[in-house]
Amino acid sequence: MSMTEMHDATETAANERDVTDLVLEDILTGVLPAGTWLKQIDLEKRYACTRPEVRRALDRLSQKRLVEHVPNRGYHVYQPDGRRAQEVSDIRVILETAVADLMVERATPESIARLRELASHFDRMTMVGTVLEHYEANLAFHRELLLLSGNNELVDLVSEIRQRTSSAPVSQWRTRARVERSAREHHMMVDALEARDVADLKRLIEAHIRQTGDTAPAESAARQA
Amino acid sequence: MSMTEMHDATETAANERDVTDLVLEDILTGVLPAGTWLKQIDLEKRYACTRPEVRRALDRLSQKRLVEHVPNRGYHVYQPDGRRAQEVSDIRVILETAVADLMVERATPESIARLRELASHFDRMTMVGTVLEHYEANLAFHRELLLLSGNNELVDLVSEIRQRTSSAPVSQWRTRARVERSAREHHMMVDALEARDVADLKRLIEAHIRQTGDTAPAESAARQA
DNA sequence: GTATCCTAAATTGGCGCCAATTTTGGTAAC
DNA sequence: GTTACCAAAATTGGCGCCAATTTAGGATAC
Repeated sequence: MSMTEMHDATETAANERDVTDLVLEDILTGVLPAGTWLKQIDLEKRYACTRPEVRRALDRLSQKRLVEHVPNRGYHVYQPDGRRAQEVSDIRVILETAVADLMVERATPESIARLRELASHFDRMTMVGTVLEHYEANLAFHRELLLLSGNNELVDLVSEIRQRTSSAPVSQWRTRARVERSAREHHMMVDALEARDVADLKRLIEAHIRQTGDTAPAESAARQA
Repeated sequence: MSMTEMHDATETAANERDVTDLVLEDILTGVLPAGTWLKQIDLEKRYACTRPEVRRALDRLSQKRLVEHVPNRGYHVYQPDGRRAQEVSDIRVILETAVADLMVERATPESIARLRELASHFDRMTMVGTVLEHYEANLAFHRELLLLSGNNELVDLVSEIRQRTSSAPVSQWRTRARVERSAREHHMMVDALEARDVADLKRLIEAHIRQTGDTAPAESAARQA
């Protein structure tokens, strides 16, 4: 394969969103809320596809435990499970803080600039983007950050498990303040990276994942009042 | 549902090994080696099932990246990838050592006794078991240990990712000595747990996952000679 | 109003079939 | 021996169909 061919192949793959992706998107954006009965014949119409395609998509999503399959009764979107969400957050904290030293060690001026750009892109999507664009801007930032770990399996794994629970856009950001804090935290992470401050990066990553408010004392005081 | 009905339903689910499990078992035990072309019509015969069942199994396994799907050419078992294996091991070390303190904290005499029993069961399977039984005895030990973390998502996740690479039985234990060391390490982990020695447990878990030999100085010296 | 029953409609599950594509093996040419 | 070609055989992919199961709505009884 020449570079041109690689480029074309990449574009083809990137442009092909199959039914699984489409259903997933609608679940994550709240169009298909928790509990929704995903009738196969409805999905055929909705996504203008065939029954086998619908079935494959649903089976895949059920394997990821985003939807539940009940024999002879079909599939429905799983209800949020607070315990699972907590456990997934815990896992993410473990994984993402564990590689903070690698990220700092491997950061280059180019990667830092790239992350700054992605953090700014998130800011912009906060203002003018759709729910999905906003969500994807967040994913893009975090993926780029995690790629600095050099562990591709870990990058993919985190990407996978984030989809399992309340990190999805419909539930992740409940307030405007929370969104804004997330945006600030992105920039602060890049600052920590640039300063090669591993401890600060770890602290920021954990706070970010847990969405705790201990990074802004003034806001913390306001909440207690 | 009454208790009787629940009991029956549980039994039914436990006894049902679908084609996905059967294919997976044959891949992990080396019956279907890396590179094997998994022809749908062959699998139908091999597992006495229908084409749609085969297809579902293959799609699931391809989603797990155990088999690769090439359009119009079918599915084949992935070749081992040393880099992926290393990355998965790194992830496992991160996760499993991170919860060592929780395991120690939550260990009860009953759970320790249970782990001892499972470690002994592994010993026995080393002597008299099939490759699969041996493999499953190992999984059972590690699952029980990880359950002490209290994080079910983590238990399931580790179980999942272990299937992705060379932790599978055909490649995990290359020598008799390695197997025996693994067996000893199981018991030593239980010892550390009982002694509530978090540092020791972490060290053992890491050595065990990486299959390094630094737990037995005499053997280490012999290898350097 | 609630509970029960029944039936038609809706939906799921899975099979058979066959067109499209690839592989295999034989033959011919060099 | 290698390469190219071709046809038959093998395999994949996906569609239509319909039996099995569930749901929804109406009627009846209390």
